[in-house]
Amino acid sequence: MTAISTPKPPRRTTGGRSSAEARIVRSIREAIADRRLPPGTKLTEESLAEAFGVSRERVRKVLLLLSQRRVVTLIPNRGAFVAKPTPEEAREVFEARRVIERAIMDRLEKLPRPLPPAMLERLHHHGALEDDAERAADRQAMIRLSGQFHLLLAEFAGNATLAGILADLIDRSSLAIAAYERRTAHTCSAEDHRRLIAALTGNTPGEAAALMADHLDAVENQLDLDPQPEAPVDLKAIFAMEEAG
Amino acid sequence: MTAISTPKPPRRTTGGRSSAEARIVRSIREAIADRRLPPGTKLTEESLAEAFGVSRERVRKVLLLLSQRRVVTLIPNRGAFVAKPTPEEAREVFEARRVIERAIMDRLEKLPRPLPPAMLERLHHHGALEDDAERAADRQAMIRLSGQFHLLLAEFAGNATLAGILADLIDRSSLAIAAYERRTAHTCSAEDHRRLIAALTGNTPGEAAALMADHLDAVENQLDLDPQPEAPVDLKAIFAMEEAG
DNA sequence: TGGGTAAAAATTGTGCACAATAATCGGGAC
DNA sequence: GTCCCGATTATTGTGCACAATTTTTACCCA
Repeated sequence: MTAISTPKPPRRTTGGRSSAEARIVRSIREAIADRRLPPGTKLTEESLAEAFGVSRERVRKVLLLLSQRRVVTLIPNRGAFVAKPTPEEAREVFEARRVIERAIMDRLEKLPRPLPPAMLERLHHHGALEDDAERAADRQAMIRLSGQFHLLLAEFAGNATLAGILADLIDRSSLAIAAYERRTAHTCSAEDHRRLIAALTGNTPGEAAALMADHLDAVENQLDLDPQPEAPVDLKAIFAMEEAG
Repeated sequence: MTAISTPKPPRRTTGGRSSAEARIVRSIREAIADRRLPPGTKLTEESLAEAFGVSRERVRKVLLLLSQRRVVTLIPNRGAFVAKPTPEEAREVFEARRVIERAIMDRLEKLPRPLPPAMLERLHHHGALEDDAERAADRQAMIRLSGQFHLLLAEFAGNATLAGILADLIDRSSLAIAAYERRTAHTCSAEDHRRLIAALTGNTPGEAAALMADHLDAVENQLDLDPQPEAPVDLKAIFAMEEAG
């Protein structure tokens, strides 16, 4: 008899994952968030295995996990690549973020004032870190801190499920930004975050939520999500004038 | 040199997954959604491998994927179990659904009226199916159709990312319902869905969104999410009166 | 020189065997 | 009879070898 049975319910231990894979997943996610791994980068199993000092099987598992988060694209028999969201997907991701972060801000604004000291302390500490990074013009740190700021707010909102969903969306935002960021100078989000912190610590209903909406719009508007050329360009046409000239 | 390089960008083919695993994942998800697999059920690799006629490796991969969707719990060296959300997680899932489906309803209400015929047709067709299932008292079909209804609306809203997130949340809702549903008779959601369809096809701003909010509240309120006993009961105390009697 | 084909190399995919761990069974002591 | 402990069985985890596929290289011919 091979039927699926239920001999005993699982004891609810830590839902934790073994540390080895988790470490690698985190490491790659951070590298992607920091844009050290740009979209389209080939992730060869063997290379990763050596880089992390683990077996190839381990790496395969990690890549499968990352592909579920849409942060890595798995192409059968071709391998794993850092995902490059389409413009449409990028728009969807930002819309999803607006939806979820709007809800997070609503929850935060409903918290009794003043906010708990621990929360205030962490907010201001984070603000200080962002200021430091801005002064030092440490672009990498600023990117990393920017993502962490949004996750911090999600954590304060007290819904781990929403926070988890947002974490994935933030990673994908990073990829979208890396793929479609305009070359032009872009307003740094540190200022937006400062205003958000001020609005949250104060008590002006609706302001924080509005600021967050504007902030996300601003980030998305810094991208060039117009229909890419993508289609093979007609080289002949492009160089025709040179020949003719 | 083992550095990670980018020899060629991946040609954007179908992001599709091989069919074998996808089929099994779908099959198990459906079984869970239909409550044929109740929370806590042990999913032995060997049994599943035989059931689906594939190798155990294939099954392991599938279980890993399902665990990422929080629909299966993987306990190291103990195996895979159909997930049983905690009451807190259940609440979080429903809150996340409220957030996302609220956004979906907002989008749907912004669509120009009348709605496209194809959309209307599918809505009414689905309504008919739910009616049939209700008349036939086919509980399994009703459960399945109920989930599909919400996914249908998500699809109409035109954001595949949000729809994908919602799909996962619906699966987890199913698990929450299976785990915490009250024994008492519960109002069937078919009526709620009928009203939703009516509100969507009509043009009464805000009504559909409000109905959806009420609907999700109603479903969650049918659950008993109070602090479970869970802690080992004191059997001695429980049976003391019998002994004394 | 350029294109096309075939061999070679590199990379991914998969089954298998065995190790590691946990669950079960059975026996002995009290 | 029951509790505890060791042996047996069952189940999961992992490395390895090889198959399948793709990519690169080499070569020939027009």
